[in-house]
Amino acid sequence: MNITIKKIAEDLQLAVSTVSKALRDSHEISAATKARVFAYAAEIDYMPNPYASSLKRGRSGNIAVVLPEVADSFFSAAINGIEEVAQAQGYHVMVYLTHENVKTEQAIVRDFWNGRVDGVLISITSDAKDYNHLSELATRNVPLVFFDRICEDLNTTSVVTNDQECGYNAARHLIHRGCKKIAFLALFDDLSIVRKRLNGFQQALREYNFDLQQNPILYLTNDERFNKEQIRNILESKDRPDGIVGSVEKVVMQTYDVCREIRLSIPNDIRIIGFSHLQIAHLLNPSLTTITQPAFEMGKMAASILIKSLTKKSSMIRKEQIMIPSVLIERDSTK
Amino acid sequence: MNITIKKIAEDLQLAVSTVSKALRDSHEISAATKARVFAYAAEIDYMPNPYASSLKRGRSGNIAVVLPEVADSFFSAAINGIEEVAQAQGYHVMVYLTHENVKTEQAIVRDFWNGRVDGVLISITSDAKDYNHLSELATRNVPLVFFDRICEDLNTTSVVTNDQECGYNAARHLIHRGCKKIAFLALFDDLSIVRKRLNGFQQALREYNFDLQQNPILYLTNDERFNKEQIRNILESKDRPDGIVGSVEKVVMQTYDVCREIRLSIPNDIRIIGFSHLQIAHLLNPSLTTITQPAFEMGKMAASILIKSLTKKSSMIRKEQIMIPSVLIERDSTK
DNA sequence: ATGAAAGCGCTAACAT
DNA sequence: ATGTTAGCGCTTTCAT
Repeated sequence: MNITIKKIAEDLQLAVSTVSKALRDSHEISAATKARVFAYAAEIDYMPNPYASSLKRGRSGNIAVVLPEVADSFFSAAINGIEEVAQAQGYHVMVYLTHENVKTEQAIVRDFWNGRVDGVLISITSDAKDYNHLSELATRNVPLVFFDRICEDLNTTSVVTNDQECGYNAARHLIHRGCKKIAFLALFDDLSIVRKRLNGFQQALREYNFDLQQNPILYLTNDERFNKEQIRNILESKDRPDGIVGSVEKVVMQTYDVCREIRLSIPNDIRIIGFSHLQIAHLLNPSLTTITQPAFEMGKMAASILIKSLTKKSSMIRKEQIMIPSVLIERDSTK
Repeated sequence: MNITIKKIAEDLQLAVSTVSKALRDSHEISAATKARVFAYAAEIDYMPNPYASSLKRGRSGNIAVVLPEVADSFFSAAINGIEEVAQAQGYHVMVYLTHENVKTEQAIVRDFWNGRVDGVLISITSDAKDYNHLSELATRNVPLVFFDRICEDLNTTSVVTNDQECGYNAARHLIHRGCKKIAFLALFDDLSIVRKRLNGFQQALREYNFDLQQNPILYLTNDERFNKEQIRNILESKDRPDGIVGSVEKVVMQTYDVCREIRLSIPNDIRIIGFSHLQIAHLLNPSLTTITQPAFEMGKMAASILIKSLTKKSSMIRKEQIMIPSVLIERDSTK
């Protein structure tokens, strides 16, 4: 026979409800009985069946983390922060990767509509027009917290960094270093996070009287070959830029690769600054000037907010943006 | 009223069992009825309650991945592979981090004793003496597959790379490059994976008539400060080594840091080769010679084996080691 | 302080 | 081909 509450009840000559309450340390149960139950449960290695409990109580103790990818130091660090908070609070973390595919994201999120997880943390794939898979979560009482790649149209909390300001700072940093023509490497054309970084970038250009038309924006994708071709084209053009702002880690690394291939010297021929969480940015050749995002903290914050909402009766989360600032760290790539 | 099978049954004037069977596409149900059920279920966005199903069927559709950390390119890539297979097969991935803490690992794994997950993939924290938390899984019919950091005493499948051979190749590579004194940077003293790499390393030393006593082994930990101090001590000693084999990624990065701090030139003063899965090893300064592990493939393989076993009646897995070879990629750090 | 009983939503053995 | 029924293991009223 399986080790269930029922077995404990029989062996101890108690009712199942008594055992159940004792195990949850209910005040209705006498200290003596609790002690007997705990001792016996430990002795026979009783472990509650999580599915029976979830079914009955209507909550699973699981939270979902939906990410575009995991081969990015930002997302790895975010998982780390999320897992730390979850583990401390007794929650379980289910990880899903969308690989920047909206259809995949929709299928994954749809699966949360029916209580498979108590809440969802997401960094969206792309600001598609159709957020139904996400907005439906609220309808079904599954709270949602965005982090980093957020969707501003939904009424929930987002944990972000100061993207616009950092885009501004990145451009200004390059301008101060003497750059006359700066390219912005975007990822897709519809991520709010990238748009904000771009806005800040362009704001700085305007302030310094740069002609926006002369400072190209490259819309890159998830396809490394395509991206490198685009980057190469622009870097081999006659009037190539002398500065680059990379809006996400992977496009920065791709730029480094292209510079090697076509023998452009960083920072002599071209200066590069990138949004990244890479711990070894200082070990690159040349060391990379970064906008270093508080990935771990953002993960922790997002998970804390989500889990806090789960312990309340009404788990709905108010619309709010929590901002944790990034820091610009100057290194040799913009010297 | 919630959207359940019961509601569908009532609305369609059918029995719940008929609906249940129809939804699972049972051959017992007529095509016409199936069509009605499917159509109506889609119309009202019916989603099965996973907990009711899990409770009844005794399986959850979840697999656990237990890792020492996620800020390591090997483990990130492994998660990627695992998630890909899981998603394709309709399984859900729960991620747990032990942070190299055995107690944490035990607590996490104990929680799997009662069916929270259908199977477990693990890269163990440390070869502690006590494997009870793991061996008990088999007793309780929760299959387990090790990958990378395995435990050889248990009767199950492990997915590994050719660690011993790579340790050998790493040492030989340095010897061929002219190194006379080579230090091995171990992680802990009880990881089979590290022991094997060390064995291969020492085998090469013996073959080339090196005195093992003269080629130090550093047992490093999870504590970055401690590690750097150890590395620094040895690199500042009178008869410092002229070659380093780093057994895991983080100790290699720590060695790079120390070399900068004390202004040792790589590869002129010291050559470095490391086990790693870092995608940007070629962008480091200097580019890092690596034993590049097939992390993604190992994750995929481990997940495939686990999930395959879950679809059989007897889910026990036979003792076996699957070996996927790593490749040594020469770069400037050993030039 | 303890017990009896209903039921969460689904599945599957067993009718019909 | 469809229906009836008995649980899976737990929580939670509602007695006692």
